[in-house]
Amino acid sequence: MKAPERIGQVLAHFTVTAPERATGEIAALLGIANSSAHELLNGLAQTGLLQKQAPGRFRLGPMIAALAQVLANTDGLVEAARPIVARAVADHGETVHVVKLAGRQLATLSAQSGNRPVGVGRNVISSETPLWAVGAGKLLLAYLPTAELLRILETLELTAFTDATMTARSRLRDQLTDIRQDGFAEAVAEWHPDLATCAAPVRSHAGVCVAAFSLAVPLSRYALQPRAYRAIAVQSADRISARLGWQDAGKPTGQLPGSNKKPSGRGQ
Amino acid sequence: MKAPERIGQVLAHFTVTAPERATGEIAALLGIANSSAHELLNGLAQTGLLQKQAPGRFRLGPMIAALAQVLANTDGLVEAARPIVARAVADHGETVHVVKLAGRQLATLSAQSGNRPVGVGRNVISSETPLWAVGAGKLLLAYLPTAELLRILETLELTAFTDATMTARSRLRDQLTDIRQDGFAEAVAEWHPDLATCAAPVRSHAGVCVAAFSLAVPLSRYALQPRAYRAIAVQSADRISARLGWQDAGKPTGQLPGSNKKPSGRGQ
DNA sequence: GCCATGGTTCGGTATTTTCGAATGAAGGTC
DNA sequence: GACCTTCATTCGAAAATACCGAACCATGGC
Repeated sequence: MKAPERIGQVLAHFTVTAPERATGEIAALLGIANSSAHELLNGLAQTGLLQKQAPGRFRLGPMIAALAQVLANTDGLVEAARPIVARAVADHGETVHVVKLAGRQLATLSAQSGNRPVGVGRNVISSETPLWAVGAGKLLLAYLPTAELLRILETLELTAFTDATMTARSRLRDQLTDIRQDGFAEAVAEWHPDLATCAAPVRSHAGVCVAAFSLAVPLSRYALQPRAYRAIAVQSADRISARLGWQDAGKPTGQLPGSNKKPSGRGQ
Repeated sequence: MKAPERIGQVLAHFTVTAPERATGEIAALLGIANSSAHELLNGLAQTGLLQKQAPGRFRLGPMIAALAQVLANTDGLVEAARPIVARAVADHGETVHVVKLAGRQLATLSAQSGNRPVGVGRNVISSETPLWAVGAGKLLLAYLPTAELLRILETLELTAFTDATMTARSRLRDQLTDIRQDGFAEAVAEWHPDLATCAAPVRSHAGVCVAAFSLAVPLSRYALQPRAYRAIAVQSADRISARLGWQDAGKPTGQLPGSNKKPSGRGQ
């Protein structure tokens, strides 16, 4: 296996639920020898990508934070998303994420918890989140190039988490097609029974989907007005897209007088 | 050269001033063949540590952001620093950083620009900042284990940036000793002629210095009341240390009645 | 239409990684 | 307090890889 891929695998195993890992643990997770893991981890600790807490115990290191600062200051998407995310949380109080796809995992670019007493934690959407069980995951899959989508779809083990979880590969494919046409995805109680998530595509200046704007809402509130949350997601995503230089071909934001075209012009 | 080190080198070359790099550029910077750089960069892009903008053009990738989220949620230091940084900026309006040492470079864990019309940009302190020319760098060096400090000192090329820059190795060593005893470092016009920086140590529950709290102030303001800025830095750093569980041996925060010990108990 | 620049591909060589076993340290149990 | 277990670390041989240079190809400029 190639070095960058191996290192990516190692880093990906440091998560919110398991922020500290031991040498043997990583060795077992990657299926390599203890001694190999030892060399890898200590090497990464020396560069600062990890830091050694104690002999054999590692956490993500300071270089991650430093690189993230660079990314936040230079990535147009992160920069464009920040104020829109803040505004959405302020206006509606629900938990908001802007996520991309990194390989076959979700990667959070920006996240903010809602301010309601009962709300969704910021960590529901993370690299451990199953793609097929949340709106953002399905949306990002839907906008993938077909060849890549098929490759990923084949390798996903469609585990069920609730009764509503999508486990049939063919049905999921059909749903992804719809999602791409609608420019909107939702997952109601497909991961956790009391959680609803929905997402809309963020588009670059060239019109390709580069990220998803995601809303995570307790089912009790989502069920009351699903259309409203849909509107919020689509509108916020569009606002970020606009900041990236995207010009909607169909209908910019509000209802254009005289334009009675259906909003189908959203697809790429 | 070992793989993690090589990858660290590659990532370190993505900075705020050069966020996008080309294959040949990286090859030249690392002194390796174009084809080697090609394989490295594309490998990193596949894992998500980098992303490919166009053939041969790379930027930091979504996985960096995802890992940073994990770090922010799980690293006690980052979490403890956040509110103190925000408070310091709100109270005094100057630019604040919390930084660590990653190898021989500074790594920003948390940063916030001041809100004054004339102030210091957030990017003065970055991985490109020379350690010996800013307070935070000198402070972190001062608290290093002696053996490691000597190794690093030897390899630093003490370039001069202003008249005040410390270029004599022996004088720098002496100053580092003082810094460690004082628990405070400053660098006045040693990096940029109109910039003053100062820093104080953040200590873990075990009392070891794990980061620096840094203030970056325009020289015009710093010169008016250097003692005040020193107090702010030390106090803020101590507040973060307290949140990490550190108990000051000497005098906790204010003046303890009956305790007329000099505050020399601050050292490790 | 030609040329130049720079990314990408490809095979041979050498360095690195990798593994298993042995060593050493730390923590728990009796 | 001594034993045992667990797990990181060290070490040397086998295998896999990163690395290089040369050829190829796409792009943009002249």
